[in-house]
Amino acid sequence: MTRVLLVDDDKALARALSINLRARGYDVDVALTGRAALELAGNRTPDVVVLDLGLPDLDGLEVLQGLRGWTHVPVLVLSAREDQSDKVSALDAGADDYVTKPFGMDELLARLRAAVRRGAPTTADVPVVVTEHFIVDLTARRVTRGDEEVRLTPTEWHLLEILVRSPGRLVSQKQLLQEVWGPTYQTETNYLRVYIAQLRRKLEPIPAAPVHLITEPGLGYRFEP
Amino acid sequence: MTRVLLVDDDKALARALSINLRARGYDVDVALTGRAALELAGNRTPDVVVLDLGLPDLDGLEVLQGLRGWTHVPVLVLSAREDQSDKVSALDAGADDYVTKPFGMDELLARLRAAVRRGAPTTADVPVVVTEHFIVDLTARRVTRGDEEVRLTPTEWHLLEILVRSPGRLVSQKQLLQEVWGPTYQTETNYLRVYIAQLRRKLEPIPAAPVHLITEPGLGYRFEP
DNA sequence: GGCGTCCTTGACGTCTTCTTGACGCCGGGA
DNA sequence: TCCCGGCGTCAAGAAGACGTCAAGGACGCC
Repeated sequence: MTRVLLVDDDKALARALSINLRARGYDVDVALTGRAALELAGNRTPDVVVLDLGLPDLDGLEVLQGLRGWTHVPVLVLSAREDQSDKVSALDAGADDYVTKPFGMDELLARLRAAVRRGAPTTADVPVVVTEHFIVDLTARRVTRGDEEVRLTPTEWHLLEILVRSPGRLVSQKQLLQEVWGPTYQTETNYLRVYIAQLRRKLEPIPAAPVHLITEPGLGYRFEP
Repeated sequence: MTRVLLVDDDKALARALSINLRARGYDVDVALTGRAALELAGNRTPDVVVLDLGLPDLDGLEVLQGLRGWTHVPVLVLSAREDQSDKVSALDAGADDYVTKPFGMDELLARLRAAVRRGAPTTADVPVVVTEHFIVDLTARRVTRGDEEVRLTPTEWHLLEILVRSPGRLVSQKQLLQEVWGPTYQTETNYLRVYIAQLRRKLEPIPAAPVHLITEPGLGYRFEP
């Protein structure tokens, strides 16, 4: 589902927009302030941002710059100001589109679709998981530690991938065994111990005191970013 | 230099725009008809297209569809029509932005910059890939090593092309086999071994110790620039 | 028909990876 | 204190993957 971050302090407008968006199958987060917007953008990784420039705490352009510091998520700017100079500065600050209020809902939605469509490739190929000690690039299937690439065997990779895909979440032994080795291996916890140990040897700074690949005794394992 | 394809049958406007664009360092091609636009788009591989919807021969949307059949180049639509439905249909047909005439030159240029900026990553799938030891020209279908041209068989080329198109990324055996030999060959890893070896013999400085065509045992191969 | 190129296929040695069993450590419970 | 289950570690044999070579066949060109 496409996730939209809607940033607007006009509650009536925010409400109308979010209802409209949700009715069309979008997953909508609403931020009423610039700070909330930046925080939500970090936590929820939206696929597109709709940003009203008139905010109570930060200037809209500051929010835009804050976003552009670390993400290329498409940003559609809303504004009541029609001056060319405003449009130019917003677009040059990294906005993908600029719509002046009042706007037609259909047009806004079409522009939103266009922005999402463009964003899809760039947003999609960023399944990169970063930790303090190593980086896992899920699309390139590559793990780097410091400057060096870490070589993983197919089974090691498969196991790591599952853990990394649910960061912070406990993954049960049964689930790991089933996904990597198949449904008939659900009790071979030996395998897990061997391969988790190998991953720790290759990835953890101190394999004996793991900080990223955590054992939950009797239950399973957890990847901690 | 950024190359703009300007499609407009209004000669006065086309002239004014192209002067403005050239003054700002763009390389501008002008097409007065839809057919000319499609042809120029194919020959000149523009970085961005400015498309007026009112054309003598083809409907603007047809031109847009013709482009979208094979390229994701950003398209900025110009139109005198302000109806929401026109905007919606153009945007949903694949346009990246929609500007109604009359428009401010500064705004248009800013929107153009935004479109080019976004397009940059996709245009980055460069037609020429350079490594320390050889050069692959994807459009000319030619590989040079030092000063000499390297002769590749069709299958060798096909395989190399797939790998080179996603530099640094692992490409699975299955995917390679499927793309080069077809879906029924997904398990014939023999073929891969034979042809990768041939490529290495022709391209790697030390075929036995490859640095560009890397094996990921059990998974696939990776091209490293 | 003769020739050359290219693709397919099989065989073999080498190396990596998987599987499996054994052992020691640790904490909780009897 | 002893026992026991769960965990981490290690090592060795089995299994599989890889690189290499070479022969056979299909195809187009002279």
